[in-house]
Amino acid sequence: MDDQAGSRPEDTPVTIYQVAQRAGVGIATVSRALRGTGSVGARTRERILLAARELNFVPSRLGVSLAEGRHAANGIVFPSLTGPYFGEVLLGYEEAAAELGRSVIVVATDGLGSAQEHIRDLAGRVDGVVIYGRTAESDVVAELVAEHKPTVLLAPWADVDGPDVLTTENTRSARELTEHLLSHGHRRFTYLGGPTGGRDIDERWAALVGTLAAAGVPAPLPVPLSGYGEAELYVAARAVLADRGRPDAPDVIVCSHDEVALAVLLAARELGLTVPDDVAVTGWDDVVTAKHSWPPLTTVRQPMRRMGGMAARSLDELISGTRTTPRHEVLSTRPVIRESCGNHPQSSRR
Amino acid sequence: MDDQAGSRPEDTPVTIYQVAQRAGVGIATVSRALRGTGSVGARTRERILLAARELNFVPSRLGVSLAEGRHAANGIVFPSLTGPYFGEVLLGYEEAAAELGRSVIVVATDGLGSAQEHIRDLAGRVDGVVIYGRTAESDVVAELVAEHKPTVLLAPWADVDGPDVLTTENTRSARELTEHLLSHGHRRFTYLGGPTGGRDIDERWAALVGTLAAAGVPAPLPVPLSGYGEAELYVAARAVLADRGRPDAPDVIVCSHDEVALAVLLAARELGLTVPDDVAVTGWDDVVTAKHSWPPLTTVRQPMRRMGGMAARSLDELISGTRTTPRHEVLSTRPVIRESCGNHPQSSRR
DNA sequence: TTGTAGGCGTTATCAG
DNA sequence: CTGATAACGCCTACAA
Repeated sequence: MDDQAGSRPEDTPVTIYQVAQRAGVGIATVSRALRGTGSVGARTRERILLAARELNFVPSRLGVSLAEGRHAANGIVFPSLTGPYFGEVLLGYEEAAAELGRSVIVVATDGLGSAQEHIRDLAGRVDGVVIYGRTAESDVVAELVAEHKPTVLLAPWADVDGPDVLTTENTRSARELTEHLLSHGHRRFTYLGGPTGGRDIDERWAALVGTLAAAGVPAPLPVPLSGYGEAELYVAARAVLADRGRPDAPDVIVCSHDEVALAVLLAARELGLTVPDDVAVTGWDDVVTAKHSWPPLTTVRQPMRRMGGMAARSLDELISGTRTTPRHEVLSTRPVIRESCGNHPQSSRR
Repeated sequence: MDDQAGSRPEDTPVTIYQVAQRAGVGIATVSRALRGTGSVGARTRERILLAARELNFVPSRLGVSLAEGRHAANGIVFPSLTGPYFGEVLLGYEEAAAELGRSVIVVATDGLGSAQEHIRDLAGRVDGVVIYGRTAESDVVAELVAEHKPTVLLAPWADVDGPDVLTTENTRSARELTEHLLSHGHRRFTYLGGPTGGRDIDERWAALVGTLAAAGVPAPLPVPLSGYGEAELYVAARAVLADRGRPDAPDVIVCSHDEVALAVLLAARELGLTVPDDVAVTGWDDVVTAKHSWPPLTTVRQPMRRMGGMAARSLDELISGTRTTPRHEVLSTRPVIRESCGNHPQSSRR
């Protein structure tokens, strides 16, 4: 039922030569007929199409790519794939890439011993690469630039000139968030998850510090994390929540990411603390869980999906040569006020 | 600083020929020296290594693949990438694939017009494919089998013979979950999200029906979903929660997935209903959010990450020829009792 | 130990 | 309109 007349016991993939032979023409004509380039006689075309169908011919991607000199594939590099964050970005990327007719190769440098090597390998398989954060070392990025491999950085800055850079806004939203927290009457701030977790996080930290200083409020207490694993988060969360009796115990714990904040929420529950009455908590990202947590988490929304899509389109411009000058774009973010930051009278927002 | 002596203004990628010429040898020797196959004189080798380094030579993947007859890449097909579920599976897959020295190409058939076409294209780029659920039509799977492309199905069954099949256990866990719900005294069951949402979901439905029948409890009320979008879930959740006054209003809403259950939890909160006192709720999957929701969600844990890893390893066996007979594996699952299913006296589990 | 030459599967150029 | 044929970049018998 698959091959109509005369099963083809051969096992090797059908090549253009077999089609050509069967149709009684040269391979060039087959190529032209099949891809619609150049003109082919009507009768000839039909013979070829028929032969191709009968043989179930599928052009080898390797051959095509080699001849065309392009892969028709995009790469993307993440530090990890855990949590909902990266999935969203990847989704947006995938979607846009598919639209543009390109496949997506994913690398998560996570547990990889030789992350940089993997990135180099990736570069050899694709027409362009998107790199999240600081997953690729500067040398590697420099190499990519040197060999004119289109590159987009999803990070707040680049130490190499050449790649596109896509960032999300930190300072302004952090200030707005801080002001909101001040309006709740909070005065003793703890920042859990930084500084020194990277440029993004430090920008938020700086904005927090600045806004508090401007308001004449004591400086926040920085509490860097030892890691982002579940265990580390748990320990850190318990730690910041300890000693509630002390007079300098924080009113509010501002967290570098939602996942940190969620860990704090969980720990608070275990310790019998009420959020936001005993202590307020905020996150950053607005991952799906933020809406479902108890209490619902006040955070800052990042347009992750959109970011992935933009990255794909940016990269496409670079690859197709539509644009040759690097671009630096900042995506806006905005605070999402829910319940973990303090009590809002009769708030009825979703 | 990049190229030490004599910058190379050429723009085209360095080929093995250039290295050979520079080292004053033939390309075959370069190939042997660089990949460590066959023996090469010590001095010669050094000259070659030097030349390669100076030229910054990186073998073209296309060339290598074409010559070797393999891609060193694996594919994976998901219906979507939204939510935490697929991300976890992908993570496990990625990890294992990287370990095995293979790249991963991802396809999400989601918004794709020509999903099957994309899957075919994918197949041409990789040595083997993993397919989640029913994303690939039977014909396409049959094609893959026909052309001997190693294939692993992440689904409860296959209508085509040949591929490996990796499943997770449904019936037993569904029965255990149901029995637990019965032990809470629940008698009026609603099943939200099925049946007819696919084999997995229907298996759970069947187990629910069977267990209730065996206990002499009225049959559950099936409430299929019109879709998995946020909007559809919201509407459905409100609907099942309406009419709390009616005598046949459900004691417990058993949901096909966590995401459905979480929507119900949200809706209940909006309606001022208390879970589990007014109505109990359960999910399936144990996504990360389940632990953070309010109340924490009783569900069934699926080993998503492990599933991805197993798929990668299974596929590798098929590709490498270590194993030639198809394999059918069922991963076990287990209920995770938290608080949304009913009140547990002094339960202090995490 | 080393080099030559054929092959992998297409595309595209250039004469017929 | 069509058919040889030269790339494309590498690997690997085979010969020297």
